Amino acid sequence: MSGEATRPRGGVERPRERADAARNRARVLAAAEKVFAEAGGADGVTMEEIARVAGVGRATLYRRYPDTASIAQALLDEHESEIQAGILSGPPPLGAGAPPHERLAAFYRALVGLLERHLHLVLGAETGQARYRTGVYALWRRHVEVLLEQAHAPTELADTLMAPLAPEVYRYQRQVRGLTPEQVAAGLDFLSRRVLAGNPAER
Amino acid sequence: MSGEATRPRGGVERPRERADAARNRARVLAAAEKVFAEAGGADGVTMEEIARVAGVGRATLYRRYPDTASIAQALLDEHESEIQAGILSGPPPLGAGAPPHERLAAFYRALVGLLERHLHLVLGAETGQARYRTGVYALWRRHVEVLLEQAHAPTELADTLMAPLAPEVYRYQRQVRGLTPEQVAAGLDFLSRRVLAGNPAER
DNA sequence: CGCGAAGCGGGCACCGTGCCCGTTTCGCGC
DNA sequence: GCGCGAAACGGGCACGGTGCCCGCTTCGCG
Repeated sequence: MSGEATRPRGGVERPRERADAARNRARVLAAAEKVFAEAGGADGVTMEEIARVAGVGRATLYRRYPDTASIAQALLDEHESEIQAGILSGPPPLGAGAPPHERLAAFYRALVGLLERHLHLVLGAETGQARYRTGVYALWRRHVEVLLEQAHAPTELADTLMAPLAPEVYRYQRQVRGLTPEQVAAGLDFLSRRVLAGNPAER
Repeated sequence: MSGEATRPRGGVERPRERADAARNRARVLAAAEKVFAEAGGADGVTMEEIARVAGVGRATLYRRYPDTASIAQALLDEHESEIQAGILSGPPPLGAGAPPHERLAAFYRALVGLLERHLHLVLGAETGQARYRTGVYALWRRHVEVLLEQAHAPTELADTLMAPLAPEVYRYQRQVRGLTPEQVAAGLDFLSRRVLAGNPAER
């Protein structure tokens, strides 16, 4: 939850957010964080439950969020844009300045960190086919595609290289297979090097 | 539905399937195939809908299948075990006798074929966290793990290499990115060679 | 300090689920 | 063939969640 202020959504002019509205927004997000954490994902999470824990009416939720997935997404936004900033303007190897395979490995490490810390939220944000709808997926995908280009590897692999970051995959590796985050990251590190490193200019 | 006979589930002794039960089983499966195909996945598919199309009561469905996912799974079973048979006792490169990277590529090609032909069913079988529950996932995963061992690559990559075969990933590549099945297979071919081929015994 | 507007939440109708139980149908044994 | 026990069937019901409507409350600008 990291004390984030109300933040009336920067962009075009906006009437201004009323104090009670801001208070409820905070309540809802805090409640959602708690509910998703307890459920360990999206399984038993309903709009009703979140409203009950937040102490607000259901309609108050529906005013801002159409479903539980978009609440989880709102909670993830700040963490995701942190990584996005690191890619665009942070220091290497996540940011520009390192060879492609190191940048990919750094990207994987950052995402494994996000999954480890907020797995329940990422799972909660995946209801339906939501993943490919969020703007951030397209941005990350594009980042990987550029790295593939730079390494002279087929850009068709972009989604393939994104696939291991699906939250259900991470969850399975951690909870069923018993892998540590370090083992997962190490595997992805190996993958990065093998796919992107030392490419003989492909044909 | 490819004239498959009643098949009273081989195994231990079983009372024998009544004629009306067999007839209804066939009706249900035919209806489910149709409904999943029309919905293009699991989205609007309910037990009620399948029962209606099959012309049976809802309770008749619940007798055999707890939810829509397990109906889709039943429809997939024969196709999946075909591939499984090819891995265990078919000719190379899918079966034994080829180098690991060729076997992995052949496995990918077989799965891409399955996804291309029955995507709506694989999507339908994924409701909830069902994928990792089906026996066949564990078998395929183990197959990949053995190939990794043989190539002296880290076995932690097993789930990572399985991840691109998730139906939502395939769907996204086909329908949003506009890739052809051949392009997807070619990408996975590249991946197979890079990860498994010519490993210098690691360390 | 009053008033227009935005925010709020109880309530309701709908849909799908999951199960129970009375009725129908099968097919074995005579 | 024919009756009877057992299995299968399906209509119906209660429950829980959704999504929306509408009267009430609260805010904050002038």
